[in-house]
Amino acid sequence: MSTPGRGLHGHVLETLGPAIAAGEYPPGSVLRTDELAQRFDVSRSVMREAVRVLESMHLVESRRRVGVTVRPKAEWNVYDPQVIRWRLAGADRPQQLRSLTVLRSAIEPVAAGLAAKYATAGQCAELTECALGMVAHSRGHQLEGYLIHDVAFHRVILNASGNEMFARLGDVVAEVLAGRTHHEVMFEDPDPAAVTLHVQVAEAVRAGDAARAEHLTREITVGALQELDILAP
Amino acid sequence: MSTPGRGLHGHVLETLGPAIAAGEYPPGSVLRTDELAQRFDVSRSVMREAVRVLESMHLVESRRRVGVTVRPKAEWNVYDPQVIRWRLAGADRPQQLRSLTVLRSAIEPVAAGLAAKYATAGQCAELTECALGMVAHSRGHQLEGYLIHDVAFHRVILNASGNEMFARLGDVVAEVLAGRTHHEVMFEDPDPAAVTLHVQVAEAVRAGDAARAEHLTREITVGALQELDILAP
DNA sequence: GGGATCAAAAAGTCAGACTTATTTGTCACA
DNA sequence: TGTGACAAATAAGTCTGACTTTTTGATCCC
Repeated sequence: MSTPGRGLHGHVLETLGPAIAAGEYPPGSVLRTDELAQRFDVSRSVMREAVRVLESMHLVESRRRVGVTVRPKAEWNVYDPQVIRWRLAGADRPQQLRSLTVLRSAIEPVAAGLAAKYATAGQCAELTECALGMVAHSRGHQLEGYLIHDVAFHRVILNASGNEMFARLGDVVAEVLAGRTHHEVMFEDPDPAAVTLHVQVAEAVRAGDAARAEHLTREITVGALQELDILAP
Repeated sequence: MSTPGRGLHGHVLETLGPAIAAGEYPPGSVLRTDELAQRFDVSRSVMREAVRVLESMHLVESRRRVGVTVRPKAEWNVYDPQVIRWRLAGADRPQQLRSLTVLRSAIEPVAAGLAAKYATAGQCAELTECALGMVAHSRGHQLEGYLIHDVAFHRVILNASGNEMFARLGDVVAEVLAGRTHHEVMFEDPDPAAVTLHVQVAEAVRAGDAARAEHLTREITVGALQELDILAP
């Protein structure tokens, strides 16, 4: 799924990144490059490259005579896919999942509306295929098969929106949906109403009915919010 | 505004990054670390650090025996603030501005709805203050003063939403609004209707009327879309 | 023609010496 | 006593050169 840490530098990142993302080093903590290099048993050049990457994600700040200081979470590049993965892998998982679900609830309806305008015939066909796949796997504990088609469905919508920034959220949505199936409680078959909504969205997009596609998708995302007990007064 | 390239490594990035983001090196182009180091007159270590950062942004991919290859735009980390700045600074500016405006149209209404629920008294006061500032600078070619309050207004909304990912879009929105005032055609005073809408949003948030805040903000963003001739069949 | 083998190329890694900026502490002077 | 300048310590920043490893592509043999 994610890029396996290529090279020593990548290995260091995959250890240090999640640790910082999980809040193991409180904001303001100071690390020293030399000490880290020793701890990970790599040369300073390798460690410096890793620090540079963490710095580009705004997780840390490197200053002369001071060291490498951890930045407060509010300054992190929280849209960096790697940061998202690291946070999902650690103690910050619940909050990250909530943030992402709220983000989905904003993006996906608009994306569906745009998809209704701009989707190609091929994309409409894909969408219908995905929806049918979801229906086919919606009963009898075929959760994995259902997930695959669910992810594909939302990916097609985001891509068909024609907006490059929406399209890049495909991986994030995939991660959220996979998380819901794998980590969270998900013993029962998916909600039949949700399945129906997906079929209807596919149909609305095919028909070019932007308002209807947007509205139906909003209902889907409201369901996702309710699953996490977001909403309420 | 942005971080001025600290160190040699930062200087290299500020030259190479924009060049790649502007599409000067077509996808698949191969660069060699040693050659780049010579070109920028820095050591290989410095160049390697720069390449690592570009790689973490998914702008390039470094492979042994091959070199540093430029990735297709569809794979870039388009939410990285630095990438956004680089794209806004170059030939990709129009498309980047459109993408961001569409993104705003999805995010901000939802953020405003959440702000109506979660904004503190202080944030409501700030919001009203910003709206009044916009009114005060809405006539007589006080574009700079208007911009400052406009940016502040949208920042408060995003922060008050309580969603960390929305909050991080403050800088992006600021960049879009500033671009509209400085680069695009903006000789006349702002649309009075837009000013009124901002005041009404502030009032709706203060009153805790989420649906109204969301709807009014949607009208604002529709206006932004129309300015760029987005919409239409 | 196809598969194994070998050589070249470029990134990856390391070690060590040196430079530079920044902080902190000290000391003299007002 | 407070304040300013100056000096020392510290950790990042930079450079260089040698070496390793992976991958590719060409060659050679069957």
